[in-house]
Amino acid sequence: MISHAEENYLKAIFKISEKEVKAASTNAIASEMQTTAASVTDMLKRLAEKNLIVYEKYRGVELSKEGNQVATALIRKHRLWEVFLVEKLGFAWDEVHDMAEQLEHVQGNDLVGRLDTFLGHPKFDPHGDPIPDAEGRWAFRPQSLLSTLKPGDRGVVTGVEDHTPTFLQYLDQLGLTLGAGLELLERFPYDQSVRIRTEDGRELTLSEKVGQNLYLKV
Amino acid sequence: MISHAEENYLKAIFKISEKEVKAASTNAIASEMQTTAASVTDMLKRLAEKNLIVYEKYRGVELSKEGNQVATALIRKHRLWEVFLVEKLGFAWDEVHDMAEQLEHVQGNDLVGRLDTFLGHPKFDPHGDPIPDAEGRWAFRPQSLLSTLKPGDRGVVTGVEDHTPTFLQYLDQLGLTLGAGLELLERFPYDQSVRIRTEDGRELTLSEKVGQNLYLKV
DNA sequence: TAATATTTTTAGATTAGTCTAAATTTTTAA
DNA sequence: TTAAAAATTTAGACTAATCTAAAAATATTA
Repeated sequence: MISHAEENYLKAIFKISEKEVKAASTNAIASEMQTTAASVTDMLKRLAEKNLIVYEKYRGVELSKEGNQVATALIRKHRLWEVFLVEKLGFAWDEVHDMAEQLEHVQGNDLVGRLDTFLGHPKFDPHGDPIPDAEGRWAFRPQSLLSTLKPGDRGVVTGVEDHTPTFLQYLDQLGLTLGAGLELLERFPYDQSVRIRTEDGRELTLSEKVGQNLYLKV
Repeated sequence: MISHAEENYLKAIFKISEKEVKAASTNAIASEMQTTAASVTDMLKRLAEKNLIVYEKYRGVELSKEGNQVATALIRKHRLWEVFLVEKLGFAWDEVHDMAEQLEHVQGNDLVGRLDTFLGHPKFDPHGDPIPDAEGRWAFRPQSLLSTLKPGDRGVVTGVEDHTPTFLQYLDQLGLTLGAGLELLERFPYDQSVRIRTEDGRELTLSEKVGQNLYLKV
């Protein structure tokens, strides 16, 4: 039996391992989980005991094969529930994270499978993040950060790096939601801000920070 | 903040209070919650501390106004999620209880309201139990146990008293699901079993036990 | 109404998950 | 390459929720 707390740690380790090449450190996990290093060490012992992670004192951790499966299944559930909340219940993309965080822990015989079918087997969640299939396979979609585009490049918004409500609401305000098209007009070397034209003809200036958190298919 | 465990106790007390006139006893709660009397006493102290129940040592408990609201909201959520699981995800009525038991604890700004709207404001759940509205008002539907019908009476199945999967699956097998019509042909005084005719013309013999667990609108 | 049975509460322990503070190990850099 | 800094672990404690066994209160009945 894997507790909710244990599941959340596995997901945190998965997230860190996605970005870092090396094993996930105690501090990185503590920061991701908003807790203390001491609590993390305690939990790592439990997870290692259950063979969900490979843990060597002072050396950080990696997910075991089984731990990886648990984390992947959780992310699958989380993202499917997000699709449900947005597509079926009409929530905005900045409102669904906390609810999905709870819904992902609900257990039931084939609940995920039926939810997936009900939603039409979506491949991406409302933020553009890929949803692994029942076998844990990830869909791939080539995309680039806005900050890597050159003047003249056109693209369609496909995802975000920053998932905070503030950023998502700002994008809503700018009309830069998933599927929105744009053309990069000019990049200002002084602060790396960019000028873009939206598909409905508006011209906008976006900061470097926005550029580093918005993904596009070019 | 009310914990999941506390919520479950409030629901248990609500259930008992529905049937009993007197205050809910420690033992009755222990039995409903599948735990020990000692654990119940501990929890009753916590709930009384939070003013969710009115508790006098050795005298049993009743829900306070606030406790009643919490319990009613929980039952509303539980039953709405059951409708979702059956109507939208295609689960059978005997499969949804445990999942709804988890889903009812999910918190979210207007999650219940949106779910209710999405489902079309259902008044009854898949077992025929009423779903309180957002203000905690209960729909009333006049119904009688099969065991109270007389020969010649006709009725439509509207609910069950026993919610166990075995009983629900047995009813499926007999074709006596919600909405099924029947006529009581004869009652055998020896064991209070009854002979009925279904709307599609089949004749069935049902035990006293079935009679005491099946509700009909006559 | 007094003895017995039943119910309820208390006492003391346990577990998961968390914390702070202290000790230890690893890393960094003078 | 050793001293200081940073990261990690250990030690000890806390809380919520649970348990068993014993004590106390209430209910039953002879």
